[in-house]
Amino acid sequence: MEFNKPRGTRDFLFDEMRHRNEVASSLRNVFENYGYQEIKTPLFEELKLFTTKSGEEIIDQLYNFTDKSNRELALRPEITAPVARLYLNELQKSSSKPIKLYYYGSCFRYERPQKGRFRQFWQFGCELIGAKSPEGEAEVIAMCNDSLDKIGITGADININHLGIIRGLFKHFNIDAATQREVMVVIDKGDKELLEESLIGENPLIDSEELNQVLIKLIDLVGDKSILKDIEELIKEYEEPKDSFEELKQLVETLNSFGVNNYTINLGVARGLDYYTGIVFEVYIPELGAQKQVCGGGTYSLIKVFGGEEIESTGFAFGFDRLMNAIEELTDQKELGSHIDVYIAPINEEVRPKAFEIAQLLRRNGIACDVDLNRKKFKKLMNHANNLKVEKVIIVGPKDLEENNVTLKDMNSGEQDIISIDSIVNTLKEEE
RNA sequence: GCCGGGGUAGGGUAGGCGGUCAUCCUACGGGACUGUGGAUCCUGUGACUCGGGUUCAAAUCUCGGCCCCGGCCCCA
Repeated sequence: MEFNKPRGTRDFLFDEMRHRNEVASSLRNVFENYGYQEIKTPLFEELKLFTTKSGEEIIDQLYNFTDKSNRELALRPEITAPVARLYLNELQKSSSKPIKLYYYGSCFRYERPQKGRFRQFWQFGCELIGAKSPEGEAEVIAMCNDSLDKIGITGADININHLGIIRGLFKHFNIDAATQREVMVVIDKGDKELLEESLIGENPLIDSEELNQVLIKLIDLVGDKSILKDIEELIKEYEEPKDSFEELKQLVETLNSFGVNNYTINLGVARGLDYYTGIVFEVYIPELGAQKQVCGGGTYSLIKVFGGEEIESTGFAFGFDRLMNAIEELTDQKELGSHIDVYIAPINEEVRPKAFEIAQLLRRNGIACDVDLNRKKFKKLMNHANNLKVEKVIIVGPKDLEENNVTLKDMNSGEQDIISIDSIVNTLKEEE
């Protein structure tokens, strides 16, 4: 009988896990450097947590099930909603604001797998709860930027938008909610021709010629902070978008103070969801093709959606697997050395107990080592050590042992020294 | 959900107009070689994705499932 892993899942072997752990650890360093603390939430939650956030339709893309007590549950498809729940359950009344937390864990979506998209995938993200925009937003974006830097990704595009600007325009022109959503969906696709077709083609979604023209010009404005004045010019006639525009302007100024300059202002970033209230941002890595988005986030009022007190939250999440793809695509992977420092090879049966003693001596002193567990012939042990790419081998043989010595062999140069057992630890540590 | 390309030992492959024992490389085990690895030689284990159909005969042709790869839709 043969077993296969479920569709859309992966096994990770030694080297890949080492790479992934290395990247995760870099991200942890950056996040903790910004004062964030790690949390963990359950892999499954009540189904309604996710349907409340995103609507009943997402059940199609959830792994949901009924447990033996008839509870409606679902594997988490993302971690923002669980974090909001955790905040309401545990932190709302007890923690002084702002709260900075981060998470790293896997999520599950029932979707068609393809490049950079799996049914089990990992998200590494953060939430800043209860900080005043735009400084909170600026710091979050700065941390995102530093994270990419730290893991060696250059050339990523950070795209920033403030949804309030377009929403303000909608309000000014009295556009109903359904139409707004339709237009946002088209905007989110980032297809300029499609947008023009939808707005000024045969059957315009919006019946205001004036708004259509403004929208098309706005979406076309993509660039650095110099485009702010063009945006201002376009919307100067209207009262409703002004506050949001001011916030965007302040964000840009604050980003400057945080030392972040390599971003793009792009009013085409929509992120669809109704609960986003302020800025939104996405990070793209063009080399990744169809699944180029590696990060998404923004400011939202999800907690209010869940029945908590109104509070400003800003967060983002990296698609961890896509980051790994990007690293593979954009950087030279450095060769991984052996996973152990030393291999201990006993020459015959009699000295094997001594080899175990030496192994434990090294391990207790923080030196990672392996020792023969298979009673193999000495020659095979050397072969094995070579396959492990280990740099040093300690040869334990009766002749040396008479003087309480062992032979330390350097596998790269082939040189070997006879050293006393008492000096092994120090000798190995010096050579680190 | 839709479109295209695929699936042969652990990994990588040849074969593919149906017809000897299914090829080679690598990895793995043992040996040549009883205190010294990477080389060489010998040797062993190990595969046609699954199911139905056509046929005297299917890895090969055909239909369907499963899975993988790329794209569309979607993407909280």
